Amino acid sequence: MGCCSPSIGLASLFAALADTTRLRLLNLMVGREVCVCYFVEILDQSQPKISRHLAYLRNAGIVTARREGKWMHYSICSPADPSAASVFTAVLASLRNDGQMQADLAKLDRACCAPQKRVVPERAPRPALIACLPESWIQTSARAV
Amino acid sequence: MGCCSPSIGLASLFAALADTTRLRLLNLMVGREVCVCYFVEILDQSQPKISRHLAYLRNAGIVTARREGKWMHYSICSPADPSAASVFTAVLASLRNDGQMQADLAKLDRACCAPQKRVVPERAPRPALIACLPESWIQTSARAV
DNA sequence: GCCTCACATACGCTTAAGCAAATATATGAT
DNA sequence: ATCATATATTTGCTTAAGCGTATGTGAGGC
Repeated sequence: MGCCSPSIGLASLFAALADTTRLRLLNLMVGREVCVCYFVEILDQSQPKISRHLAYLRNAGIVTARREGKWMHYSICSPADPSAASVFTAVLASLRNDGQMQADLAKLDRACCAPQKRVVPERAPRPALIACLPESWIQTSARAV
Repeated sequence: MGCCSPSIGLASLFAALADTTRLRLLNLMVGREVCVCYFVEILDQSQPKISRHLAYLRNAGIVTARREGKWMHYSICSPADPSAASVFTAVLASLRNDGQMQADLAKLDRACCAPQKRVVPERAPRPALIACLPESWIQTSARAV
């Protein structure tokens, strides 16, 4: 451990978590990669607002972004600080206790797992699970709608 | 107030935790009640600053204060929201991983557990261990007593 | 090339946090 | 009542967060 004490890592982690919008975004990303357009639809908030909060999370080092054509996919990455990482895991697990969070997840499943709509608007590939599989998600997410 | 969703409870908990000074205060209170004068001495920061941060923690509902004569003793009380409470417990446990936090605890033990000083300046009673918290905390923090 | 879609960032604003310094309050002693 | 101690709060300031609106950027289609 070098320059920064873990307490600083923890404090800045908590700053990143101290916002309901960001908690909802994180909750949606638990175990999978999610495209920005789904965040906007599910949280029903302006795209710049969603984007700003995602940027905050990215700067805090707890999410990463991956570009795929026009779309950006966000996913969770644990913070570098091990103390922060363990707390972070506990937080993500406890988010599910909230009704709002459960509703958001249900909406996401409906949006991305519903039987294919007949009129297919151009839409980002469905969120891919990122459980333990190495890179099978590339195939899943590369399948256009 | 109406029943707030746990996500709100969590977000405001994290706001309360998003400051290194407050984390240090909480760390010192794990398993025991601590007088303000010890906080000022150990953190070596101004009394108004300490007092303001304690007020913040009190308003956030994670510490309580007890008056004893001229002195005020602060101690941890878990937040009402059960999700917040479980996360809070995890946070308090992980604080000990930090060297600064360990040093603070060592200072507190030295300040309040040292053999009585010959000249006894008027000083608040020594921090008392608290029984209403999970025993694991008390055991770990009380070992040096 | 131009145009559109998906997303990011800049601007202007309001609100709140954090600090130091000064002042107020409460208790106990004389 | 006066004073000293211990703690809390106010004041004035600086900085940063969060929002909506507007604009910039990167990728794909024509």
